[in-house]
Formats: sequence, structure tokens, C-alpha cells
Amino acid sequence: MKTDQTAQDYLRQVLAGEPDDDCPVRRTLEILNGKWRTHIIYELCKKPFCRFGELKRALPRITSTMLTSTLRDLERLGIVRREQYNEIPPHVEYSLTEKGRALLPVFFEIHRWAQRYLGPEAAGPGPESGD
Amino acid sequence: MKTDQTAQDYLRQVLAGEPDDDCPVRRTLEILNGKWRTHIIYELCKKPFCRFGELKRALPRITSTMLTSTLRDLERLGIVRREQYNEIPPHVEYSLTEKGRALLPVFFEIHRWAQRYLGPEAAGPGPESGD
DNA sequence: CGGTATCCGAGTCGATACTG
DNA sequence: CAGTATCGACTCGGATACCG
Repeated sequence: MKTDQTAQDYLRQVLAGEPDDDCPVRRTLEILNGKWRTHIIYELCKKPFCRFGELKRALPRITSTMLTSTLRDLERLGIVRREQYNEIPPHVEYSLTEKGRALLPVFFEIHRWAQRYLGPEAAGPGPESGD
Repeated sequence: MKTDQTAQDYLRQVLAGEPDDDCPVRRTLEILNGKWRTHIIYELCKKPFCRFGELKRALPRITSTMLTSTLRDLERLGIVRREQYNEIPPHVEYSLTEKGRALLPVFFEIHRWAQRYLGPEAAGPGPESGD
């Protein structure tokens, strides 16, 4: 499998002496870490842009506080773009940057691992029809 | 690129209505989440097995408490295997299970993203093109 | 050698109330 | 509509001390 080959290659890099203090994997995990971050990125994947209220409706359990805070974090990290329209009524549009969209392959790889080792059914009623 | 294609495929799954409450990606992220987890998995990748003291030496800043606790968590999650030898002197050997080793492709994909968007050397804002 | 027990500070998450 | 401010519960990680 190609992926395994590349993973082996990566292992070799690790073995070559990559320090763990400035580990890019850990840093990325910390970026993704946070109860709502992936959920919000998910939602923003579905459309070219999304308004605050739309996100709030899509994520019924999130509070305004958390939505704002997470959105700000993601914006600061360069993953989400915020565009404000000061018309009447005012509104804001959130969208994913290229950096944010590039997270999709990562999510996909995680998803594959989860399917295999966490179990497809435990992972929810995904559209695994006949597959 | 093949990976992009599959990621697109995955996006379609998400769009198909995958709920976010039982999201496998989030669950996996929570498994990986923890200051020392990836570091320990890293170390265990380097050798077929590793003793407690070896791990402690490889991760100088970790305390016994955290090492034990993280190892136990990882064991409970089926990622790490613990084998105890009650000889004199007694010792313990830790190793990665297949489930644990299968995390490598995930790490690799995260690593690729980090290289590109976190920058190989610095935490720069990545190659943002007019997207 | 390979841990366990306990305490504590810092950070995360959520509820509530209020605003331009 | 799209937030901000504040407070408290809970969890995580680290320090310290001790054990089979």
C-alpha cells in the first residue's frame, strides 16, 4: 500500500532524530484539540461560507460564547476567515481558508483509522451502504 | 492527487448527513489528545518494545505519575500492550499493538499538513494564496 | 525498577445575563 | 443578528512523597 510506504518513510524521519519538544504532529493535534473545533470545520466544509446563526443552528448544543471563542481561535490560527458586513441588518460570513480546507485529508485518514479500529457501527450510522 | 480524491469522497459522506454528536474523527482526536500520548507512541514506534525506565529517559520532562497514567490510558484504549516479568529484578515491557501502529499513517498525514501550513522550521502563516 | 497516592494550580467548558 | 462579560464546575497535568 502506498500510504504504508510513505508512513515508513516518515518513521525513518522520526528515527533520524526528530526532537519531541517541537513536534509538528503534537502542535497540529493541539490546534485540532477542543470540543467544538472539528465540528465547526466540518460545518464550514459543507458550504462555501456560513453565518454565525447558521453554525449555531447546525450545532444546537453550542453556546454563543463557545461558538465565538472557537471561531476566534480558528481565525487566529488561519483556518477560518471572517467577513463582516456592516449593513442593516448586519451579518457575518465565515469560511474556511485553504489551510483549513487542507485539513480534510487529515480528517479522512483519522476517519479511516476510526472505521477500522473503533468500529464502523460504533462510529455512528454512516452511509456505508452495501460496502 | 489520489488523497484529494478520497478526501472529496469523504466530504461527500459528511454531506450525506453524518451526525456530529458521535463523530469518529472527534473521538479519535480525543484518544490522541493529551500532552504525552503522541510522544509515547513515537517512542514506542522506534523499537519493538520499551521498558518504563527507557521511556522515562527518552522523555526527560515526564514524571512517573504522568508516564504511568498515560501508559495505562493507552493500554486501556488498546494502543499499547504491557507485559510484566516478575523475576528478580522485575521489569516491564511496553509495545505498540497493531491498532497503535496503525496510527502511523494518521501521524504522517498530520505531519504533511504541519510541514505545509505550520512551516518546516517556524510557525509561519503558511502558503496562503489568494484562496 | 516500576510504580501509587494525594494535593493543587491552570486551563477548558458551560450557564447566564446583557449589548450594538 | 452576532456577539461580550462574568462566574463556577470540572479536568488535566505537575509536584511531592512514599511503596512492593
